[in-house]
Amino acid sequence: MQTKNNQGIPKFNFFGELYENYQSAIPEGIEYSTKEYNKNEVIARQGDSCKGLYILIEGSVKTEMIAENGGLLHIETIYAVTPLASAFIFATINCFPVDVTALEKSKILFMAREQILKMFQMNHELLMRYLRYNADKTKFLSDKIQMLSVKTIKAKLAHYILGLHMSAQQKEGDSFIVFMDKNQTELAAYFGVTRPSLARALSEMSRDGLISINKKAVRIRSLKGLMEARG
Amino acid sequence: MQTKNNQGIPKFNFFGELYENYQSAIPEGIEYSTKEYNKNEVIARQGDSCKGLYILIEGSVKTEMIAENGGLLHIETIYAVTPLASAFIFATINCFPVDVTALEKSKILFMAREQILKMFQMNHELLMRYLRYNADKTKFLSDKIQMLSVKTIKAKLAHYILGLHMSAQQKEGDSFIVFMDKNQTELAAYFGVTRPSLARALSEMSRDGLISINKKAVRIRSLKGLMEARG
DNA sequence: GAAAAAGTGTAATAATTGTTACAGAGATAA
DNA sequence: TTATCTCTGTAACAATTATTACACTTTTTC
Repeated sequence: MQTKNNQGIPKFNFFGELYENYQSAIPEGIEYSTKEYNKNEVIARQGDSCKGLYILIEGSVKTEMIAENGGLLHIETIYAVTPLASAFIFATINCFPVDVTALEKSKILFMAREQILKMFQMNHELLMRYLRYNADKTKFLSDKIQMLSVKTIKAKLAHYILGLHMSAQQKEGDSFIVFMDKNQTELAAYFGVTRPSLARALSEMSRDGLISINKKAVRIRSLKGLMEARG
Repeated sequence: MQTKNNQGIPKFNFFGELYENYQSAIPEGIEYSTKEYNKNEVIARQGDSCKGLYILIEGSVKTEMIAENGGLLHIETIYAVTPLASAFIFATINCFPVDVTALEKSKILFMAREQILKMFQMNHELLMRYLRYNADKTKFLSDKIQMLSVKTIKAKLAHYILGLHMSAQQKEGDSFIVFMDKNQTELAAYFGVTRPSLARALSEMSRDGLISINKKAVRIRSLKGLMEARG
């Protein structure tokens, strides 16, 4: 998530807008603080109340929480620059769901909830961006749940392929071609299944005349069959 | 979700605050419109752009989308009063994910995105409530993903029981007792598994000395074993 | 181009879960 | 209390997926 500018200096991504640094991203009159943590130092403990926005601006941390990128339960590494637990700032029960520990010398920016609200009042563009940022994340989580809720691998594949078919397809003869945006290994991880199981499901759907596969190109041989395979 | 007041007239739940009706909930100077739909009339089609807030204020609708209550993929019925697709108003790609159809004579309140922003500027308390509402929903979805991401039923159970153990437990002799907040049928639905499979997992964990079960009371016989069973 | 790394196809076996069915326990209502 | 309904425990069998292993292809790197 670390974006670099021409000079190789990390830019600061503040809810979708890039700035040279965090100082220039934050409007005049808004109070915030930064704090440095050494390696293995605990930044937040599970259950600690989360009274504002925490942004990791330097270094990397280890965490078990749902990451900003929608990553799952297992222990996870988050690199600068990324907000931590931004979803929980305004929640009714706003505490860190797990421990957060510095993996190296790291720097955290903190802004209290009242200051965030003040900032939103001063800068409506920023409020818009925050709303969009959170909305996009909710959508990401919803999509993930849809995917995880579908039981069988073939049904997941049918959903996924039909989803691609909706957004963009290419006619060839009497059938359609769609292009997968992930390779099999990535797709297996996205589905939460093992790679061999995914490969087997693909080859069986191919054998059963639903699709044909050529690298990342999938030819839909039976739209009807795919729709039935959704479950 | 239909809340009634003393007179039995539905109250209007506007992002967590109750009002006698929708008119009194919306500040002066904010434009909105309402529209009635007859039974089986299509309210929104999959892919329709979602340019604002839609609130179902009377009647019921059928939908396949991720419902506001976090419900899953399958076709779903939503009753008044509930916002529709409120997560998507401010998303980058803001269109209805599926079809929405009236199940009976229903009434929808519509407010354009600009009016919502104007309303947030006029009433910061309302903005706070909206932020909290969305944050809570994100947390709900995150929790759901955690649950769905855990692979085996026993691991789900271990997570669930240890979660209960964290929030409230009761010492009895040399072991702990926690109380499940759902019965087996509900728990099976929450986990997305079948009820007999859940019962089998419970009885095997009981047989293996991890827990003992007496109705909704679970005695933790091996905290270590449970932690290992999390996966 | 050669070597290394990453990705793919496939198979046998084990583990897990779903399906279906039935009996009994417990709660609820008439 | 009796009838009814919901919840629970259990079992046999089917279906699905994980695990592990290996050969092969494609891409990347030097």
